[in-house]
Amino acid sequence: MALFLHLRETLADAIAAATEHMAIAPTEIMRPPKPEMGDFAWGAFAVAKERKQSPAQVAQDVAAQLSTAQLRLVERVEAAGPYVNFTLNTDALMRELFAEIDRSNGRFGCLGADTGEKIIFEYSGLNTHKEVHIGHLRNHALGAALVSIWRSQGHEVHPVNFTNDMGAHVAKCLWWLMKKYDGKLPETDPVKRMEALADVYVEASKAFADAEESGDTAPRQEVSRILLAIEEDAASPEAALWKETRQWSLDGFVAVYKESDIEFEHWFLESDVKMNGKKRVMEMLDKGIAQHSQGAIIADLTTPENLDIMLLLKSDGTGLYATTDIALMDAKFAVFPEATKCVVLTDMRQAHHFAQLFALLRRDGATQGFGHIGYELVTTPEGMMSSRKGTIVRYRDMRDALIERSSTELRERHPEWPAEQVAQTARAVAFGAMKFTMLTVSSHQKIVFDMAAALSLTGMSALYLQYSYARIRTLLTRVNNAKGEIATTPLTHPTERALLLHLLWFADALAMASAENDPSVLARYLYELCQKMSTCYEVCRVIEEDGTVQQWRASLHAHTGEVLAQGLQMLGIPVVNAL
RNA sequence: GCCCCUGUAGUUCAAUGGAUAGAACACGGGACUUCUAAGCCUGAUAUCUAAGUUCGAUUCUUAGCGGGGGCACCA
Repeated sequence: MALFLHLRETLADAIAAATEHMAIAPTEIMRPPKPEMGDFAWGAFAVAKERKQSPAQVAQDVAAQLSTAQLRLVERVEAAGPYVNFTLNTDALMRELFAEIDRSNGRFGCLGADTGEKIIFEYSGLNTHKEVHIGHLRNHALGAALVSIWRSQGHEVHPVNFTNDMGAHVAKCLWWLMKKYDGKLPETDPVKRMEALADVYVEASKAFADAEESGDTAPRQEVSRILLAIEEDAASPEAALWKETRQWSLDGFVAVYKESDIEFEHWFLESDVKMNGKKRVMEMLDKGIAQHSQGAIIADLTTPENLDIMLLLKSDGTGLYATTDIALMDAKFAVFPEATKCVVLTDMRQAHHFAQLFALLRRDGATQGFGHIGYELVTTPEGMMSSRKGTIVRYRDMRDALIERSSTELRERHPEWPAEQVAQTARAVAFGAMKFTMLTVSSHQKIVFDMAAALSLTGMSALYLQYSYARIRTLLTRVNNAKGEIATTPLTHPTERALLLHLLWFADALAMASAENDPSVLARYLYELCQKMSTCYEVCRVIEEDGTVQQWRASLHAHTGEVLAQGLQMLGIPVVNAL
C-alpha cells in the first residue's frame, strides 16, 4: 500500500481508538493550512458534538492519549484549538518515500491492479465527414487522462471508440462532393484528405442552408435519396462513395489519435450497430416497454423516473441516435462480457439522453452499471460553436498555431539545436499546451476559448511543468550522486521539506481525481508540485554544494522529477529533457 | 413551463461544512558575475442578493437576480 494511504489509515485508527467508539474515516485526516502547524491534521468537531464536549477539549484528550511511539513516522502530536496536528520525522519520511518512488516503476501512489471494477469506457465520438474541433480536444484530453487515473485506482479500463459514420451530415457532405467535386478530392495524405473532406461538409452545410432559406427543396430531396441509398442499397454508387470517403475520415482519425497519444481497444461504427437497434426497439415494443405514439415509437419515462418521453424510432421508420445507442450497449458488452460497468464521456448536453437510455435499459432488465460523465462545452467568445455559422475552432488550426508559435520561440532560444530537435520539442510543447488548457478547468465549468490566451505560454501552463522537468534533468546531469543512498536530510530551508511533503500527497491527488472523475485535481497538484520545486530550486543550490547536502538536494529533485514525469504521463502531457 | 450546470480579485480559474478564501494573467515594486529569466521574490484587489440550517457557510436548503445548456422525429 502507498505510504501516504498507510499513514493516513494508521492515524485514523489511532484516533478512533483514542475516542473509544467513534469511526474515523482516513479522509478526515487532512492537510493543515500552514506547514508549520504539522503534516497531518484532524478536526475534533464531530466527535465533540457526539460527546457534548468542546472540540478543543476533545482535541486535547486525543492528543494526550496518542503516543508517537505507536504512530509510524510521527514524531510530534499536539492539540491546536479544535485540531490535533501531527508532524512526521523528516529523515524517516524521506527514506521511506524515496524507497517507494524507487521501486514503484511508474505506479507511485497507485492501488494494486485489478482491485476495482471492470469498466468499458467510451469516449471521443467523432463524426466521419466532419471537422475535429477543440470541443473534441476536451473530450480526448479528459478521456485519456481518466483512463490512467482510474487504472491507478485498480480499475480495469477498456477504452473504446464510437464513430458516427451515418446520418444526415454524411448525406449532405456526399451530395456536395458529387455535385461540386465529381466525387473526388486531390489529396492523398490521410490527414489532409480528412481535412479536405471536412471542408466539403462545411460548404455543403452552407449551400444546404441557403437552399432551404430560398425555398429550394431539391437539395433536401437529394440528400434524403442519398441517405436512403447508403442505408438500404449497398450496391449503389452512393454507398460506394460513402465507404470510400468514410475511410478518408477514419484514416485521418487514426492519425489524430496517434499524434495525441490516444489508444482504443475497440472501435464501434454506427453503421455496424444501427440495424440491431431497430430490432431491439421492436422487441421492447413486444414487451410493452415501448409503445406507438404519433406514428413514432417511444418509451414513456415520465414515471417513476421523471425523464420525459424518449423517442426510439422516428415516424418514418428510421432510427436515430437513441436507436443506435441501445444496440451499441449490447455490442460493447458482447465484446467485453466480463465488464461490470459501461461509462460514456460526452458533453453535458447529452446528459438527459443518457439518463433516458440507462433508465430504458434497466426497464429492459439490464443489470450492469451505467454511467455518463458530462463536461461543459467549449465555446468561443461569440457563443456555441456551429459549423453552419462557421464558428468552429478547428483542432488542426490550434495545433498548427501552437507548433508554429513554439518552434519560433525554440529556434530563438536554442539556435544551436538541430531542426529535428526543434520540431520534436515544439510538438511536445504544443500538445502539452492543448491538453493542459482542457484539463486544468474542472469539467462542470464552461471553457470560453481564446486562441491568444491558449497561445500564451506563461503561468499555469503545461510549459511550466515541462520546463520544471527540463530544469531538473539538466541539473541532474551535473551531479553524479543523485541516486546514492542517504540516511539523513540536512535541511537548511523550509522549501525543501515542503517539497518532500508534497510528494507524499501525490496518492491523495490520484484518489481524489478518480473519485471525482476529474483530472483537474491531478493537473493542479502537479502545478503546485512544480511551484514548490521552483521555489526550492532558486533557494537551495545544488552544484556548488558538496557531500550530503548536495546528495540530499539532488535526490530530492530526482525524485520530484520522477513523480512529475509519472503525473504528466498520466495526463497525456509529453515530457522533454530540454526546453 | 419543467430539469441540469453555473455566478469568487479588472480577467480566467481553485478551495471533502473548518485554522488568515488560494493561483494565473494583467498592473506596481525587487533580486542575480551563481544549476535554463518560458523562472524566482514581493505589493494591491474578491465570495450576486435575501432569508434559513449550523459552534462554524464560498460550500448545504429556500426564494430572487444574472449567464449557459437540455426537455419527440437533430446528434
